[in-house]
Amino acid sequence: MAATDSAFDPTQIPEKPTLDGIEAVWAQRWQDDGVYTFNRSASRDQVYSIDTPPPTVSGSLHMGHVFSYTHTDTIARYQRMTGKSVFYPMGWDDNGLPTERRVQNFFGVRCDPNVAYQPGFTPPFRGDPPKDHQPISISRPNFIELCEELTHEDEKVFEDLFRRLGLSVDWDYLYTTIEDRSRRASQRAFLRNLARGEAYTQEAPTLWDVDFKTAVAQAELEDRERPGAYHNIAFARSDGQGDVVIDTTRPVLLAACVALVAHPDDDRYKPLFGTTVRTPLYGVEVPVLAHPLAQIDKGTGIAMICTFGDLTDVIWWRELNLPTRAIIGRDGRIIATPPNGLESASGIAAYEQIAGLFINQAQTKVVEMLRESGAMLGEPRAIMHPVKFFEKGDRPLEIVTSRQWYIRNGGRDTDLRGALLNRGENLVWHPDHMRHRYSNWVEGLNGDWLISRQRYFGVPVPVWYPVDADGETVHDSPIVPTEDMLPIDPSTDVPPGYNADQRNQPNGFIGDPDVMDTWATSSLSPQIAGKWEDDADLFGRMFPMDLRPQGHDIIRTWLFSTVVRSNFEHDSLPWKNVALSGWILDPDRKKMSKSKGNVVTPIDLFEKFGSDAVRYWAASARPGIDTAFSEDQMKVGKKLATKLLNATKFVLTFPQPDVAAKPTNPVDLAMLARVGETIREATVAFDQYDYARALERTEAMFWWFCDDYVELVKGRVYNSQGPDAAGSAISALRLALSALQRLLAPFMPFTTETVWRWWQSGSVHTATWPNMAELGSVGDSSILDPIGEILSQVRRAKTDAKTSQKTAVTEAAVSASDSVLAAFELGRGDLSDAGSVRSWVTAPSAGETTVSAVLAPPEPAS
RNA sequence: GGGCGCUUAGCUCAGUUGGUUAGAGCUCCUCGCUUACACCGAGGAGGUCGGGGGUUCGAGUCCCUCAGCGCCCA
Repeated sequence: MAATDSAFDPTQIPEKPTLDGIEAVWAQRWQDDGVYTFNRSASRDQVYSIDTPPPTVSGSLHMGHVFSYTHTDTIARYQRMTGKSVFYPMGWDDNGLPTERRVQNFFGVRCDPNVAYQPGFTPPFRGDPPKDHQPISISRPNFIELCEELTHEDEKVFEDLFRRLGLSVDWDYLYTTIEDRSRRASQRAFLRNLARGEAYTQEAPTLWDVDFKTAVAQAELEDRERPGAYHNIAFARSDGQGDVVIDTTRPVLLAACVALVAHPDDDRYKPLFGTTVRTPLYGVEVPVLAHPLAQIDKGTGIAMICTFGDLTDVIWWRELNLPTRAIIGRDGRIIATPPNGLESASGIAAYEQIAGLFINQAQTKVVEMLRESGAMLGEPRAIMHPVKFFEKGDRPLEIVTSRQWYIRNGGRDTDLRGALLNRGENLVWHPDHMRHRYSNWVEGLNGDWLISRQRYFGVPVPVWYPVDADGETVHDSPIVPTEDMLPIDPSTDVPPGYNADQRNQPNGFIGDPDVMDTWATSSLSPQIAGKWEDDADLFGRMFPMDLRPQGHDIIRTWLFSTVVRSNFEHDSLPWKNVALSGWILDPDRKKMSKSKGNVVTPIDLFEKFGSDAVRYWAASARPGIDTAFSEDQMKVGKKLATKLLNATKFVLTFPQPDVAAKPTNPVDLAMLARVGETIREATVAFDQYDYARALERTEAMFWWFCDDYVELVKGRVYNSQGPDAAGSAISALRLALSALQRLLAPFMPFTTETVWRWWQSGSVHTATWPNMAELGSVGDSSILDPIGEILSQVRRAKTDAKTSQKTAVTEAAVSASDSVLAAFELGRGDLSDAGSVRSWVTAPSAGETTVSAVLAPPEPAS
């Protein structure tokens, strides 16, 4: 064993057992002994594999992590004890925006794919660049190197915390999402999608974040209620027969108007269909059209179609074959030059008023001009309405036209959608009702998965494009690397058949500037963790995986995208089971959040209560249920751990009398029957992924064992009824204790390991999960309740008399049914000991069991 | 607007196919230092199971409906 803990001898039962400091001791010992090492010679049916969620390393670990990772760990430990070789890797997600920001701020650098790679680059700062520092542009490979340097420190902290929590991870299979192997897997999967036609590039209107200056995917959207206002705006009919009044919340887009639209059944506007009107201010002639998506009861019932105000505009634009008049640029400003079709001198003059302004400045200006022109009727009417935001963004999304990469996900293809829905049906969901979230999402998809991002840090889209003789990029025929070249960075690597000096030259090549969405990489976590093509033998032993544990908030992203990738690449589900964990709530039932300053750090709680107590709190929560943070529950957990320590110490005080000694006393056999029942219940619960139920059943059994059974037989093990009677109890106690320690091992790995090593060899965590057969033949547990009831009544008599429980009873009269009296006779000796009863009188009775006890006078104080 | 979940003791929650007087822990009260444990033990108090209706010999459990809370999606 490690030399670090000479004061700690696990084979000796201390005089005063303690839980202090056991986490560090056992974490080290487990690592040294390889207790959680995955046995990669095991065949697939002997393996239990877990697709662990890789936490984002740019943040810090909080109680939500402790909560959900504990749930998974209890399952992993159970499976290991049933004899499975458990593949339980850990990953760090250092891909994506949060890491990008941290690297920028820490080193004072900025990623720029146009910059050449600099070997041995030294960043200007390592922490706290001055406020006025202008970031230095560096290449993407350099940026990735800095990322790996920065996250390494955080990863150590994360690993220490997870070890201290007692996660039975095999750390030899650690991965990060930005490392070479992950980038290789991500690019390989993409190229295969491309080769099979599952990935494609397209120029199309796309939701765009003007701050991040990137396209975002449907899965990253959220609606937020925002104040807005309806404006009534009059369009003059081209035939001079008056005005058409529309309602809009975005008059700023008037210059982008390409048509008006009303519902085909709307009698008010039927006569106008096919005619034209002129936009106010700009004087552009636009048609009045019919489309069923126009809402009769919204505003005036007729709307302007702009390119593009919202997703409905995109549908109208596509289905009605309308021209494009984009006015919003990727920087969130009005484009400098007026759109096509805006040609009149007065229109151009009006446009110049807003060109270059930010959107909300332009909106103010347009409203002002409309007022002056008289085209705006009445005052704006304030409303609250849902507006689409990037989930990490601060300003409403705009829609701009850009070239992007997509992976098919059923959003535009009924057959594929059906296949993916079917995959969801075939997954086993824990809890089951979470499956609806999946089908809801897939059924609501309205487009393919946009995977390209106009960011600089991440896994690059691994393609180049030819540049033709005129210097134009040929997007239709991307140049792809061979798989043995991966990972590549098209901003620094040169495609096959070209020279470096042909970059960005006519008849040369150009690298795709974009990176892939972080989900495009994390959707491959089973392939990355299992080393896929890099170690096909390993991959074959763990895929498809047994379990994906994750939060229910990322069903639409991580879960769904993983199913999509696996469906294409392996024509299978990526896992058999998915377990969704709930949220941690404040004691006042609000979701815990940093901003409210109510986050408790895990390490403080580990120190205060011990890791096992914190795990107990986590494991007490039903799968998938949002749970209040509760230090009270941790106190209970600590109490349980302490009890296990002391109960074990007590039982081991009495050596096994004889190797062949077996329980013979009916009370002992009845207790073992209960233990057997608990083993059965806990096993069934674990097989159903209900760790909380397994804990609850085990815990109830353990407290009954301590408070009732041990108290009942304590006199007998002290030899009050002779060595044979004592031997029965002692062997029963040891059988039960062995089973109970193992039943608790998934929940309290540190405490159970401590007490197990006092008397057993090897780790409890590689011991065999208890089974009924090991208990031998057991008795009839129905005698226990009557015996317990009689003891309880004796105790109550003493409590009522406000006297010590050790007060002797000179005579106890039991009046009960024949069956209760029969049970009483079996437990009579033990009851005499436990209740200090000197003599018993029994009387058959048809009614309830009653015991009347005559107490001896209290002993005079000596 | 559609979907899903929740509502049981002061608090946090169990209650699996409908089956006697609805359970646990915490909290509270009373008592007890009894040689495994005072980081303990014994005992007690506390509930019209969200409202209403129905099925049934029997409903916390099944059905309908209403209300409140929460989440997902549009």
